[in-house]
Amino acid sequence: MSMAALHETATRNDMRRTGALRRADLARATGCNLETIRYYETAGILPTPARTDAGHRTYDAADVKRLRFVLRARELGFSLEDIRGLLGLGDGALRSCAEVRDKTEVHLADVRAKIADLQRIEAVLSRTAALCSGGDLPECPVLDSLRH
Amino acid sequence: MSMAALHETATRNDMRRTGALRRADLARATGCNLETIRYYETAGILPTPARTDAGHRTYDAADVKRLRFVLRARELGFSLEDIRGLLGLGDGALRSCAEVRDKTEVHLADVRAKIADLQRIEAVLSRTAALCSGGDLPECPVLDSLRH
DNA sequence: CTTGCGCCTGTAGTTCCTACAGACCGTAGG
DNA sequence: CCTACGGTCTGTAGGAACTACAGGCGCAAG
Repeated sequence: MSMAALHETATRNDMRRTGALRRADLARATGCNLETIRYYETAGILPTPARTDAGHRTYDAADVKRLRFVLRARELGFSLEDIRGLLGLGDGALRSCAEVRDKTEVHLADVRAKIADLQRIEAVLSRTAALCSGGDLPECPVLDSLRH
Repeated sequence: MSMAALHETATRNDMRRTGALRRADLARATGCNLETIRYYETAGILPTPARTDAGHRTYDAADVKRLRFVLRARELGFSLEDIRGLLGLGDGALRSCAEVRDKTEVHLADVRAKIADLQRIEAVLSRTAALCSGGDLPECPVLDSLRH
């Protein structure tokens, strides 16, 4: 981190010249909520960004990729804890390729279990939907089956 | 609801005689956390239960089924709002079979989208896991691809 | 030079739980 | 009959993962 300080004089100029992104740019590029970016920084999901002289955070294309990955993983039900593990950001970071593969395989098992659950639900929903007459009456096989 | 009051004299006796379940019984039967049951009651997910003279909540087999359904739906990422909709508990409850079918089909689309997302992630995870050498070195194709 | 936009910080609110504290109750043991 | 203890009750606080807002600063254009 202190090594990065060598580059900080480069951020003194207006960042638009250097192609750096502001927080709002990163938000737009990823579809992430503006505030969530700051939250992810405090949560250790995104690295502490370089700042302009004015104290504004600056990001680059690598941050865009990383954040996209995070958002996708979140949508699919991974916790921030999980994601920290996957990104190897924690202080007790991953060391060997074998460790990473093991972690990945645990997640893989989670994902497959979720897919299986969803497919069961899909079957139930489509079956019950198919039973519906589509009539205007309050009688309905779906409700009946849920309520009893 | 006031109709149910006709039956309340029946709950005056010890519920064990009537086969009714206590809150802890319902929790055990469904795997639900004890406190969550009370939370679901205030959240309008579970109906207001009958009480014994001592004020203890009583449940039956229908409550077990309903709660199991709720828990399964939660695991699969449906919000309580969604579930309220599916159960038709809201004050502006579902009226016709056609409405129910429409709601069901919206959920079905959600489920299918989630399955598709998970399958994409599954592919990514299994592909990257397969690239791992399993060696003890900190070099790893998974981390490399995530970090850049 | 002043208006306004974007960024900064800290903090409060939302959803969905989960856990605790303090009181009450009712059954089993002595 | 009385006590002990396990289970229930209520209200409330805490946690995860955001999301939104308020008050302030700074830059850049009109």
